[in-house]
Amino acid sequence: MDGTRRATRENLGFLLAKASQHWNELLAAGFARHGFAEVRPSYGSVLVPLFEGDGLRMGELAWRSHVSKQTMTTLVRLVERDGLVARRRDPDDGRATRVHLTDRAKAFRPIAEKTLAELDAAVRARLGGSEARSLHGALKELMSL
Amino acid sequence: MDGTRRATRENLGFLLAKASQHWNELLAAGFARHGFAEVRPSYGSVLVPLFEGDGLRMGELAWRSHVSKQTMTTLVRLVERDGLVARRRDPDDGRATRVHLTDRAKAFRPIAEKTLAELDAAVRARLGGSEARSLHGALKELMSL
DNA sequence: GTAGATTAGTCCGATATCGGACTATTATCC
DNA sequence: GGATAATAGTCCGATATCGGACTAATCTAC
Repeated sequence: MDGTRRATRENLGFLLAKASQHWNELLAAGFARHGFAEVRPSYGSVLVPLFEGDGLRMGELAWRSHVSKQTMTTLVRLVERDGLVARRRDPDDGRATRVHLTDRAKAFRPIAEKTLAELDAAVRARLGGSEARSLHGALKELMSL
Repeated sequence: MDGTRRATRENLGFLLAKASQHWNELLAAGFARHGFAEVRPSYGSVLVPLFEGDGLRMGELAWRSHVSKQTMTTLVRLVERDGLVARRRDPDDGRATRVHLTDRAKAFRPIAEKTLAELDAAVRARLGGSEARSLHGALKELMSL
């Protein structure tokens, strides 16, 4: 029967994975087009919280972006390698590290917002505002399964 | 403004990534509950095509599952390690490798279908059939951006 | 004020995925 | 039938992510 085949071959899991991949490719291409080819989509987990408050700690960044501390360690290393942040030891707590934006990252901020807005506009152009909102809602519902 | 904040912090990309992650966790938990804890969600890329035609080649598997040949090489190694497939050299083409299901994999097939059906049912119970179909459609639309 | 608990961050190893470069084999074409 | 092209698969290194175990520093309670 077709039902079973569709359940395995056009699986919701498959669609979610591919859509996520595709989104990230579009985002990276957008950043590159605007002169920030070194910025990977995942860097958002570091940069976005810092745009709202520079100098946060590793653990705080991980918590705000809903990733593990291990992931944040790896990620900050890459973002630092690419010159967008710098780490400094916290003077008040010898265990902690504070992460600071560089000028390059500050220059990137409007580009990030613009690229995101462009992508959102493209999605709305394709799906329509109502279906786009309903997609949003459906994804959040899935998370509570 | 709130619009910008939502665009960056409750990003569609973020939701897609997290929903995909969550789906895979649910799937792995389901397999484990039914006695196949060793089966990872990604193994579907190997097993599903083989359920429809055992003994396919690496490249054919990669093509059918829309992953790269490199990914398939890695994946088949893991699936073989876990005892679900065996590789044999193709007698008609010395470059090619054919992948065959083991008895354990054949025993897993109905479990896979059952678990997938359970998950689909849970999604429909949460979203309703119409919103579930529209989610499906919206994700496919995204892929053509 | 020191012993024990907690916290911050990293190291290690695993899964999952890709692009580029490579090797081995087969096919093609004069 | 031998040079060249194409194909099958793997190796290497990269990104992205996690859990468990570890180290170093701080806090807590006596």
